[in-house]
Amino acid sequence: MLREGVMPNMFTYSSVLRACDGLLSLTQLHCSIIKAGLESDVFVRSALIDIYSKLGELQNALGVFNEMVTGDLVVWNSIIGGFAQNSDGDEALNLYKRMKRAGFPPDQSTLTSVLRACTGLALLELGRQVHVHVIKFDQDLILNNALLDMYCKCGSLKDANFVFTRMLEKDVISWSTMIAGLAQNGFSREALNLFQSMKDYGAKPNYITILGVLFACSHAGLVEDGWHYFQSMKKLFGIDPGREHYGCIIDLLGRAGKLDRAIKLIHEMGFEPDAVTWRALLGACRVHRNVDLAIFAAKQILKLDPEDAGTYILLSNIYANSQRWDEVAEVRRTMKAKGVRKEPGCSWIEVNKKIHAFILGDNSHPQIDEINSHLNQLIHRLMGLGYVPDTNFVLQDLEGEQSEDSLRYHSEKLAIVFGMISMSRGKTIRIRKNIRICGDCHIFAKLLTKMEQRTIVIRDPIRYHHFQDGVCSCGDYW
DNA sequence: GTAGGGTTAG
Repeated sequence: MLREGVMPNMFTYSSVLRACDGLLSLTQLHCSIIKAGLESDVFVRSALIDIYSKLGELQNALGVFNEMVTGDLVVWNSIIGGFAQNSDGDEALNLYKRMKRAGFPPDQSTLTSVLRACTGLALLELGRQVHVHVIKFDQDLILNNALLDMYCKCGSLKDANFVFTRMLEKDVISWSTMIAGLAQNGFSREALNLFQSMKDYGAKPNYITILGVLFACSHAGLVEDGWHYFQSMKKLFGIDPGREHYGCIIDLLGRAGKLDRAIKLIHEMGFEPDAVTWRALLGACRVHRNVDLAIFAAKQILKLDPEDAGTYILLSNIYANSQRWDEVAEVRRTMKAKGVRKEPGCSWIEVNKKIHAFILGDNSHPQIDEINSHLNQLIHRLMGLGYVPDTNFVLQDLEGEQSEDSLRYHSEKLAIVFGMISMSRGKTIRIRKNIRICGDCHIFAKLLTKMEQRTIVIRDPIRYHHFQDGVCSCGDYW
């Protein structure tokens, strides 16, 4: 077109922007757009924002957005969607507020992105408020799917079920979301029952559906069922097992203590194992106390992901426990050289529409004294009932947090106690964490739900823990 | 008559 001397217009650019596969071609196009004086066209702007976001270039996307000469609903939706999809829920929600102040009423696309932001931040109460707006757009499939996922990932399966049963139209994403949601929250049986309903209904599972099914089997210790689905997924559903399916099966075998079979499978799977594969094996080592294999798995992880602070700490704890001080020093040197530092544990809890953050070692919460004194009383009472702080960290990634005294102030304990002080007994205490829950906080939460007749839900970066009446939905494996 | 935004795993 350019060679033949035909001038592109806004129609051309908004179409061709979608085809950008790298920053270089996008930058060139963006320059031509500016030269042609077309950068203020709303179609071109939304296309630019969208493609910058899809390439992960949020600052560039925001740059285009902030040249607020012209704008419409789609331009707002592009930038909000961009942040929501790049796991920056906070910024997505800020922009959503700005959009409302600017007088644009949200539509289905806006609400879908806002729900995704709530999902990432585990903001159940805000998600519920968005749900009220969703009702205005009756039966939008994508929006309902986002709503479903929000409730699952915020740990409210009751609400998720409510939405799911009322959806007139369900696609493979609706079914997959619900199956994975049940499984992740520890309701494996229900997940597998739903998978059966899906097949009865005549819906065709895809790659992701099967992942949810295998995840459910592994978490419920259903080794035979899981192995069966894995073996026959190609024949039954026409889906070749991918690396992630192997990851679930390694988790399944490892959980059942079949570490030899898990290793054999890693060698046979026909994919290069990635960090996720080795982490599955490492998780099994932790539960089944296999130190030598854990060292091996940790080293493999660090080869593939040299920035993984948690794994360095775990490795160093293992060496320290066997008095291998040279190796402890070596791990520490490597971390220092690479500038790797473990981020401090942080827990968030939403109370009365406000989000409270608790960070290990940070005493800035206005009610911190009340929380600490309440926590000490609770620990004292729990010890009377047989609670012993779990200070065995050999196969965990705790750093400088190992003494009984500092365990006491782990962020999730503070958040739990704050929830108990500020919410009535019938309300579920819901917490999101940035790092995995430690063994001691896990026992603490279990015993507390028994002693105090409370329900606690903690979402860590990978798993969900529903504590009730002294037991956890994860079955003590995480 | 031609064009832009949203959902599932990891």
